[in-house]
Amino acid sequence: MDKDYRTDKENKISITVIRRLPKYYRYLGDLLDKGINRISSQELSKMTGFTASQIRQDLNNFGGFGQQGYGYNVEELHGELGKILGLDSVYNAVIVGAGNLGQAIANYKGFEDAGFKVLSLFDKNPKLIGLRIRDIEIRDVDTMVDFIKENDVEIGIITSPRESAQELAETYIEAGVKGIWNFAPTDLDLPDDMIVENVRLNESLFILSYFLKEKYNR
Amino acid sequence: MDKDYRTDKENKISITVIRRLPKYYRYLGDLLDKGINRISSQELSKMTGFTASQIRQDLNNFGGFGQQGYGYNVEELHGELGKILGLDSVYNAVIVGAGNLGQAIANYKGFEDAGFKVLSLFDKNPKLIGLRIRDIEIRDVDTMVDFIKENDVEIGIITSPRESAQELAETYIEAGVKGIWNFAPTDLDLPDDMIVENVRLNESLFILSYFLKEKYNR
DNA sequence: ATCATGATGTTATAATAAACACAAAATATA
DNA sequence: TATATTTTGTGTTTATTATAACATCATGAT
Ligand SMILES: NC(=O)c1ccc[n+]([C@@H]2O[C@H](COP(=O)([O-])OP(=O)(O)OC[C@H]3O[C@@H](n4cnc5c(N)ncnc54)[C@H](O)[C@@H]3O)[C@@H](O)[C@H]2O)c1
Ligand SMILES: NC(=O)c1ccc[n+]([C@@H]2O[C@H](COP(=O)([O-])OP(=O)(O)OC[C@H]3O[C@@H](n4cnc5c(N)ncnc54)[C@H](O)[C@@H]3O)[C@@H](O)[C@H]2O)c1
Repeated sequence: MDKDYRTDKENKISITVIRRLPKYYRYLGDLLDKGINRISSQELSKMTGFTASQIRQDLNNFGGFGQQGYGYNVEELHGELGKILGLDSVYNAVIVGAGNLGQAIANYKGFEDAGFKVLSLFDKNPKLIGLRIRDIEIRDVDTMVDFIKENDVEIGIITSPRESAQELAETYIEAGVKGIWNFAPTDLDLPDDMIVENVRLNESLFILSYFLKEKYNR
Repeated sequence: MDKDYRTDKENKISITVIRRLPKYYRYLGDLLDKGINRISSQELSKMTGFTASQIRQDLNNFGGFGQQGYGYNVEELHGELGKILGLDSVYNAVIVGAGNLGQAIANYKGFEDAGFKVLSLFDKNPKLIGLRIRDIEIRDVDTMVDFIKENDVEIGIITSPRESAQELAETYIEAGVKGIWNFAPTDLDLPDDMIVENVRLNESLFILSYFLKEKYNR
């Protein structure tokens, strides 16, 4: 019997593949900017450092975007990857914790350009409430659930201290957020099907430190 | 013949293992705070989500820290992991690009607590030069090389726009920095033996977006 | 002191991911 | 139009990573 039946699980594309996609997307964007509209896996390999074979295999998880003897059309592939990454639609987001990092993210125009619109910041510090970062208002965290429900907010960003992160994540879920982008250095304990992406700045710095120690401090 | 001869390369611990170490370290720190001083790989497994087998295997890359029939001494293991990660010594760092992210990092006390001391920020914008974030001064980027040489700066942090990141990385190397922590969304083209750790905020958000699309937007 | 238990360190096995290799198909060329 | 060249898509092989198994030994109860 042929393997014509696949469960969802078997079908799932591995996270290692998915984490390479944004890099492909970035390089294709660069090529697009340069007006280059044809690229081979071999050339992409030189640019990205991945093997040509791996690039082809990765892309073929999502469909045959290339043409034998020709390569890939940059604009088309860029567009397809954008769709795969969900960058073809606009997401509403909010940030809880309007401190250093929360304000930095709110101030960053790059996310808006990519379709992620920060509608509001939330904080519990009365001194911050009412202030604006660009045109984004900082509101009382007590009004957050209502705001999320009223404004179709899909992404909740956590830039609060570690101690309040779990509670705020649960608040996000209660409010109906679909995904959480967490900057607090803790593992959120949430339903398995909840989409959470963690940013681990401390761990990243520790990795750098590990290699410094390994190289210089033996 | 026994495999008693190993090249450096064979000896090297894989990056997948290394990236788990900070998480172990964090959980052990939490246990320490709670006054728990004994832990088994099984209990660590429950906490971290990694299998007990993997935890034991990971740790044994660096030495036999546990005791059969007992488990691991939390304080000892935490200390050992700290040493492995280079957190037992203090590193001097500087930041180039005193914008949103650069200032946020400079303001963050957590890094100092972990032994990473930000000595200065650098920028090319005259309006920023002379300002202070906490007690950290923003200086003219033209004075950066001298400052690094005079102050034993080992870590260079890049929070400048993408366009200037490559040039600034080269400046860091010229000045003698040992490792670069890069927040600009580009791949730095540097000597192979240079230690670089990238923080890819855009890519992280795109991954979140991917899973949102996969789950809701089929 | 003895012995059952618990938990490590380490080897063996399984699963996953990456690299290789090449037929097939399209392109470019003459 | 015929043909040499290019380059994909994909089956196969190899390498890497994770899990399971287990022999060994310290612990703690009796
Ligand atoms: N800034 C960095 O460079 C950095 C680096 C690594 C990790 N982090 C992590 O990112 C998170 C944010 O860091 P930061 O430097 O922006 O901190 P910050 O202290 O500047 O900001 C935290 C904000 O959260 C608010 N807050 C606290 N509890 C709240 C609650 N229950 N509801 C709503 N708001 C609340 C505070 O009022 C404050 O404004 C922290 O978890 C920190 O550990 C930051
Ligand atoms: N802020 C975010 O949330 C965020 C998210 C994703 C990526 N990033 C990346 O992080 C980097 C910093 O982002 P940001 O929001 O802090 O930007 P920003 O514009 O607030 O700050 C950049 C700073 O770099 C300075 N600068 C520019 N060229 C310089 C040079 N040659 N020498 C010295 N200083 C120079 C500018 O004067 C400015 O102060 C960017 O590469 C950005 O793409 C930021």
